[in-house]
Amino acid sequence: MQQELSEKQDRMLDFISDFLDQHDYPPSIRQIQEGCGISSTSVVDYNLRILERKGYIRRDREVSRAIELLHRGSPRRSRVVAVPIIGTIAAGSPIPVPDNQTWQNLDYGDSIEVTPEFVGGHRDVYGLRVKGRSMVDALVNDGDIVILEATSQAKDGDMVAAWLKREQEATLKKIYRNGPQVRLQPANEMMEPIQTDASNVDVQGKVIAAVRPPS
Amino acid sequence: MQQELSEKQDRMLDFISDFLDQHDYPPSIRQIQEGCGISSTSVVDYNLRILERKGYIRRDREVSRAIELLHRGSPRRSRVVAVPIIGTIAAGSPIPVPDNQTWQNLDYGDSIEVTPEFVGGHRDVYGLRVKGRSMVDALVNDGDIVILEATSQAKDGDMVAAWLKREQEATLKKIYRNGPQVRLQPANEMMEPIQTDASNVDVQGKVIAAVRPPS
DNA sequence: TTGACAACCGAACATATGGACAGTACACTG
DNA sequence: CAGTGTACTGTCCATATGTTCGGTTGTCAA
Repeated sequence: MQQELSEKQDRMLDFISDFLDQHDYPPSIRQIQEGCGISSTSVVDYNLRILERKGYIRRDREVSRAIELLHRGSPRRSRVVAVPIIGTIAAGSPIPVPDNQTWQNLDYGDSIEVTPEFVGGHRDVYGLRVKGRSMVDALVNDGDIVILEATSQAKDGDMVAAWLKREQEATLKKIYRNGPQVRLQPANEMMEPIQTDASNVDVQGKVIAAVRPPS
Repeated sequence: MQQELSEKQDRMLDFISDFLDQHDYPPSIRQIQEGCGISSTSVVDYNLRILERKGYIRRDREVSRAIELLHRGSPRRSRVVAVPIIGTIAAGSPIPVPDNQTWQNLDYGDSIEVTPEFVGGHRDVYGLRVKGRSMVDALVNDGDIVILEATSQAKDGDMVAAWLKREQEATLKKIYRNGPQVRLQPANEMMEPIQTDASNVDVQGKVIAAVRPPS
């Protein structure tokens, strides 16, 4: 199959793509006609058939505006979830904890969009900016964003964001329970694990992903 | 504004949302009618007006299927980029390197969708599954996915995927250059840094993000 | 030159689709 | 009880929109 597209077909594809960005529904044939400076709807239909044959779009016949953009290179549209970035995690300051209030306002704040695969089925997912390098290592560094699932249920070995009440300290560590004791194991094994009692530890969330914003 | 929605309105919102997932265009009024078991199109119109008044949707009058879903909690639609997962990174096996061939076939393989913020302006972004735990630590563990930008240009301190030719070893480390020498610094400082000459190191990519698929 | 063919034009056609209208049912109020 | 408002029903209509069809233009090869 020749991948070649005429200039007109390319323009149509671009127009549909742009239209889909601006509205949330596909354009009608006549809108494509106008938008691409084409003289007749039948020409639009003609080229749309070609685009369909070549696998660039899918059309539901008999249905208005039923043009679906297929691969189009690699970017395409699908559902995304806006994960609110509700604050900063730093060694000296408490970890912001999301509450009902937070989920209300998430439209206005900072957020990072991820695909549903990231959050799985989980509800309460939020992001934190990492401040300073005292706390974590490897992929998590100053300026990175970690994505957490808000839960106090963590399995042994999970990486969690924990707040140490007595020490007034936030940290990202792997958690292991020893009866009434909790061991917080740094990924960086040069640092000593923290042994403390369960009542001193508030697990604020489980780490799902870490993102280094492109520089 | 009262946020209350009748059961029917809630069902309609759900239906529109689901429809938008399955197709790439909004449903017609009659499809909403059928899908929600409503007896008349005018009832759909009636409730659609209410939903519009309450700010849940936007409609372009006189235009077919011109229903736009507004906030709807947090999920909404936007552009995503499919990052192909082109293989596995493990201590003993070479790091798969993307070539032109790879970018061609990326539709068929495994992929993970991320938002454009992830990849920045960069072109050659790909994912690798992490196999084994010998290589990396902290957020990167067996089963995780790292997202890389394909480049051999790395700044000091960048975390890179490197292939050590002599050792036949793949590794994720921070890179520092010392004239002709290269130091590969594990995030896990208990492990010794690797000192080797630049000619022995193939930098395959720079780490942008790490994802722990939800369990 | 002729025929085949892709691309295009303009108009007419068929129907998919949104919206209006005249009623009905029911709950609530004075 | 009359009066009011919300939610709904079924039907009809105007138009938004996809599709078809006869004809034109330009290119290329036999």
